[in-house]
Amino acid sequence: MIKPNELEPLPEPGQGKRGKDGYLGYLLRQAASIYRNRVDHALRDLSLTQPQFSVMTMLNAYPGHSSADLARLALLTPQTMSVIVSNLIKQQYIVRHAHPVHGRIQVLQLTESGQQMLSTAKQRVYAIDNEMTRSLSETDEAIIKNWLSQMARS
Amino acid sequence: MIKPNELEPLPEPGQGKRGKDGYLGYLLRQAASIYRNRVDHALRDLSLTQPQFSVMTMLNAYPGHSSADLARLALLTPQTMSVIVSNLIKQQYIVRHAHPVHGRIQVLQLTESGQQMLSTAKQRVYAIDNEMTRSLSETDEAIIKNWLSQMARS
DNA sequence: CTTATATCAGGTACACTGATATTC
DNA sequence: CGAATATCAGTGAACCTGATATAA
Repeated sequence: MIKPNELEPLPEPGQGKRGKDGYLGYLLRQAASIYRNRVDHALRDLSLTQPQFSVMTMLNAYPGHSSADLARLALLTPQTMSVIVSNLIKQQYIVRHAHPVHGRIQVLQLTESGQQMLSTAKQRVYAIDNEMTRSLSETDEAIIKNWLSQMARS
Repeated sequence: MIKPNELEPLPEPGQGKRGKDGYLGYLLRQAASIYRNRVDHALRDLSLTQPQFSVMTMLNAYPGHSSADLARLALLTPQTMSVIVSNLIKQQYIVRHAHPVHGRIQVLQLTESGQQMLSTAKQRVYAIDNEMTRSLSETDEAIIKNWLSQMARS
């Protein structure tokens, strides 16, 4: 029986030290997975998943965009985004409207209850975020943010 | 129609500046999602998923452990890990053996072809990792690694 | 005709809960 | 008995590919 702490950061014992490469991706995956676990857990009783929260956040920041727009933003296929959007519509957190000019595009918007839900969810998620940065100095945080957003842009 | 670069890091325009909190988690999610996308794409023609790769990596570093052990390590339920393990057994990348002492535990091990597959997959994943760190100085990389592993430990 | 949007159909891996049998 | 392991069953969100209809 293994307790998690017994073998954490997984330095790959039998393979010789690998100082730089490979290691950072593993850590990123691990950290993101733990972050995701916490977010999922914090949103569970709201019946909100992390991708749903993410879509609502995007829609709040950039209202009036379509499912295809969101798919591009999140680097997902239109079909996948369509499922997430459908689930949000089912929960009545967002609504579809016909595009004023373009006859085919369905423009999305947060509903009243969607905004309330997002606000509640944000409080919990931001609490987790704050916990994450608590031990960081200003400069270190800037370095990390810089690196992460550089990755996100590429 | 939106091109991704038009509205990237998502500074949440209508809400006032939020300098520290909330932002880092969003970036972490975004970066991890992009990293995951790349890894998935790199492994797709190997018919290997990222969780499967992760489990094989764990098993390679710490051979002879059980599905329950891996579940604890990856912070997943035993049932979830059981599914991932089953899929790997179906592909004949790992095998089950009875525990020498404990009659109930099924000890897991990479097969020959599992090791070959892992080796191939690692090359691709590590190439992505190297790409990620290319722009970083030694000290910045250390800061980031430090932060990530601190998160993974907590 | 080509491109973009939306959506239907089908499939799979992954994640959960709940229940059960077995073993220590 | 309780605790840990494994596994059955069912559910659901999320991802994919492929095909189709419609609008610019």
